[in-house]
Amino acid sequence: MDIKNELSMEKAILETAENMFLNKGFAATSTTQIAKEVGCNQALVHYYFRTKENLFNVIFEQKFKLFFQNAFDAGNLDNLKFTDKLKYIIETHFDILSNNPRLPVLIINELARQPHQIEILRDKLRMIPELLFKKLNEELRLEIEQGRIRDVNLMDLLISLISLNVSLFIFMPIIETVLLMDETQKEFLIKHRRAENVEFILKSLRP
Amino acid sequence: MDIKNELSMEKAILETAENMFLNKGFAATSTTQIAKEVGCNQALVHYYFRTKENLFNVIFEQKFKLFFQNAFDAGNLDNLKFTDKLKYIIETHFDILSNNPRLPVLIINELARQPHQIEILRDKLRMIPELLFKKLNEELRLEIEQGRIRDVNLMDLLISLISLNVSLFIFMPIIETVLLMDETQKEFLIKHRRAENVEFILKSLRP
DNA sequence: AAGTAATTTAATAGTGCTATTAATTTAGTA
DNA sequence: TACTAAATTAATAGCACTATTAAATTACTT
Repeated sequence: MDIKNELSMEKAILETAENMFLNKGFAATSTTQIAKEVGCNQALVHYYFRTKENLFNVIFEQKFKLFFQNAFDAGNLDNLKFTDKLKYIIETHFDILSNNPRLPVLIINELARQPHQIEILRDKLRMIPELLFKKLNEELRLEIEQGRIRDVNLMDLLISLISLNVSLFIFMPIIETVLLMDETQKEFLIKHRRAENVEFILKSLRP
Repeated sequence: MDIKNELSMEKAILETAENMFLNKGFAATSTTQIAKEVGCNQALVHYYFRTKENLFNVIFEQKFKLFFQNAFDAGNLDNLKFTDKLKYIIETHFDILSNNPRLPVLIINELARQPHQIEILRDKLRMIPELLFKKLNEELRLEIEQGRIRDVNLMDLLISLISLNVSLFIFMPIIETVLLMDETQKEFLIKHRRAENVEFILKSLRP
């Protein structure tokens, strides 16, 4: 609490709430618990954020934006050849997930709880990937024409890419328990899968 | 309710509860809501299942067993060559998921809520896949030795397989909203990804 | 048809949660 | 130092939920 008091209460509440929402989801987290964890009065949570719903949305939107902005930022890769660019995208996407391992589950659950949020999200999402998508697709078609890559849809490629990357973090709690892994082994697996996903995808794309 | 009354109340409660737990998770589902949906008194839910926790566990264990028994039953495939066997496993696994599309999210959430359940699960799981794993691994090593498949771990192959299959159903609610898909398009995508996952994996395994 | 067990309901105790209000404390300013 | 705004707390209204109990109803058996 001393540590927390050095920061502003508002931020402390935000951070604690973020952790609790990520770990236990919206329904299983109460403002009472958040306050207890922070070490402040429960009314204070409502003083700053008015409602639990609102507190959640502040966190959700912020995390969500951060996540998608970074995860699908292809950067300045114009000088790279297609497979290297793809490798970069896979690895960057993987690393973002690695820094936000619980976020996918939160997103999945929140969108199940409030389906209309998906539509809001859709509009926000449209801009970012459409540009990347168009450009990547042209390059992919060219690679295919020139026989350097087998015939494949970009959409399918992206679904596979995201699937491979995201699943590891979704299933990590299960994997580490079932296989009785310690921290070192966990880190090793993550590092290993990062490379494996790249290899798996690139090998699959060979003509 | 008339329809429900023809069955036993107990089963009606079980089925309704199953749907609600699958759709909204444990915390966001109440025995009051279940009873309202079934059309019976709320106390009846507790009469048959004593506690909400217990009701959930009954459903969870039943679903879980059913799921894993089927999903990793390689059947009598001894006469098939490795890639055909693999194809069969991918497709069977996919089909089980297709019939239980919401189950993965339920499992992920439940295991986050009660981490010790993973350990219980681990012991139950051990038997089923270990046999399959050993056998498959031998065959895979043989294929690699004989140059028909590139060098790859069975564990990595299985993680990729499960990732590709499961993710589609986890993300389906998002995909269909973002891409504005109707029922027909949804079915098409599922059918398409079923084949695509097989192709993606098999192409990747080429030496 | 009477008696017994199983099923179902009504009522409610007890708990924890969200949100609000008014009072109190703290910090900042003139 | 006195005044004002911001931050924090205490108290509580009001609600929904879980679980239990006792009463009522239905089904079953002899």
